[in-house]
Amino acid sequence: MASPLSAGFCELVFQSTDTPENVQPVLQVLSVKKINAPAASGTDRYRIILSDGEYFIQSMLATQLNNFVDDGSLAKNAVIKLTSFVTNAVQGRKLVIILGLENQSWTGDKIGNPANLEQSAAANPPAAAAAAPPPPAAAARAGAKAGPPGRTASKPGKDMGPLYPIEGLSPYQNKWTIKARVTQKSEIKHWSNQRGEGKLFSVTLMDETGEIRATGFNEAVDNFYELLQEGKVFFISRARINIAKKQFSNVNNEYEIMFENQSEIEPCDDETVPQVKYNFTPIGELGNLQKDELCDVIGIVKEVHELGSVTSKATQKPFAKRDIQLVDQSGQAVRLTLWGKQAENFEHNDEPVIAFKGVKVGDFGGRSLSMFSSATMMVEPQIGEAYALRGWYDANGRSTNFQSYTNSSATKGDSSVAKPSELKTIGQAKDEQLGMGDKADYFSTEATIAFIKQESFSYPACANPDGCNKKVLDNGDGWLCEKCQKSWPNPIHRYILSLNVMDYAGSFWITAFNEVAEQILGATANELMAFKNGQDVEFNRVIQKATGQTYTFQMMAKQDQYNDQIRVRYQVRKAASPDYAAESAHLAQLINQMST
DNA sequence: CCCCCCCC
Repeated sequence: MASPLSAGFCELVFQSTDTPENVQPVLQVLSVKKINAPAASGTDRYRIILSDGEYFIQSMLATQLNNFVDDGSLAKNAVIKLTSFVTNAVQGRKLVIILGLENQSWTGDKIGNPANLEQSAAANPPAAAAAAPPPPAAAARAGAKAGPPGRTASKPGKDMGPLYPIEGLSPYQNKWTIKARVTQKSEIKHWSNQRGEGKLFSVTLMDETGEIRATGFNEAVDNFYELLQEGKVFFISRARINIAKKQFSNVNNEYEIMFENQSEIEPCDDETVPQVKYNFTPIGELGNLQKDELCDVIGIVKEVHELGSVTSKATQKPFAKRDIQLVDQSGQAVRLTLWGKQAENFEHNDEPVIAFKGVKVGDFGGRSLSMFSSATMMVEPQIGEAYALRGWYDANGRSTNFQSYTNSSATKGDSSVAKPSELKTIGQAKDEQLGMGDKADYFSTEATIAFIKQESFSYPACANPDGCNKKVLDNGDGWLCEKCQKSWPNPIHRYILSLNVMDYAGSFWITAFNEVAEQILGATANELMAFKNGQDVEFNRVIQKATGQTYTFQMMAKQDQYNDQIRVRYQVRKAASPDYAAESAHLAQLINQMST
């Protein structure tokens, strides 16, 4: 049987400096391997070995095509047609980056006995320079329709090196050009610290293969800040590529670009470079996201609040701040906070549609949103979601009574119960070092009481009915409160209860103060104190009844110093019965997401 | 070489 594969394709790739054009080769998958370094977003990346029946060659799957792996159509022995791809050279090795493919419904085994082209080439180097056009035979066999390769980006008289896909950039290459759209541009930021001072800006660049952040310092600000316009496409070359510090950005790339004095940036008229892609979360579904997660949101700006200012607790610096309210078809409203210049310059009081990319989810008052430095906003974007939203708002939306996250607790049940998606295991709380920072961290965990400390579970507090609650001392003449300067015949005991709680994988000690401890034990500290002093049976009954109970705990983690040791203290702020129905629904939803 | 993303 004749091979269905495009014999000669691997040789064609190997011998061409640029991506062969007008070729849609049919190739067989020899292996699919998940790479150890996933993209910054956590997206998996796959390396795929492709065979043309004679040779095989390495390829990478553009992450937006991962669904072909997930649904099983890109598996060992599958035969695919590459409908779109680019090639590049990494340290002399050729790599195909797959941008589009069609499965060819092949059900057979491995075709032919393909050899490693790199090894063959090393043993038998081609006589012609790599820049030579491919042999006609190879091109023809690979299915080339017409035309020379030739995709070197150049302007008159200046060679800028081969055109690279963003996904193919790495610190090991220095001669490259990308053609990319600026999807985000920061303000110019000035800094000053012990290492010096200066100014900088950054942009997010995007092409059909991926995105990358680029930063320019000092002179590069003067040279390029005005030139690089948000939304425009540019040729960019002769810049440095560094390892990205991913903790500071949500841009999906291992690397980032640093503009230098000799960097070349040229505007480009080609509008085929893709626009920003959004993955909108409806406002009504923000509750399904974790606090601090980044998301895309589109909404009608229903309210614009006054410009305000806050002083950062961390830096003591003032920040301009403005809240706006967004609504959408879900009937839900959410507050979004703008900062700095974006807050000062926001003047859209005519209920526009705005699309936000990369805004941070907060949990203040249920759910809130905050602009992140790398977040972008597009007023009246020319996209389907915006037209739909506008149509709905003009027809019905304007007269809708929107549910607000901030006062949703009265209508949406007990807000003290954490949403299933927000729960952390005890192990996660420790792994994430919650409470180890300067500020307290808040989280919710579902855990079972394993042990209740029975010594010193309470302290004698001031009996003043105004709720002084300060510790009092028995001076033989009554219990003296130093704050109230009053003596009481008896104190009121208040709990400081230590509980050891555990979930399936871990445990920790937590502290419950009076109200929560009363709820957990079903007795006041005064009652328990009385039991302890007389009827041990009752005391044990209270303790045993509470032990083994499972709660959703709202926790605060905060570090303090104790005997010169820094330690994290976990305090229970609220305890509630777990909402097993909601948790099951959440799990079912996660399962559905996996299988679609 | 920044890297803070804040407040209530």
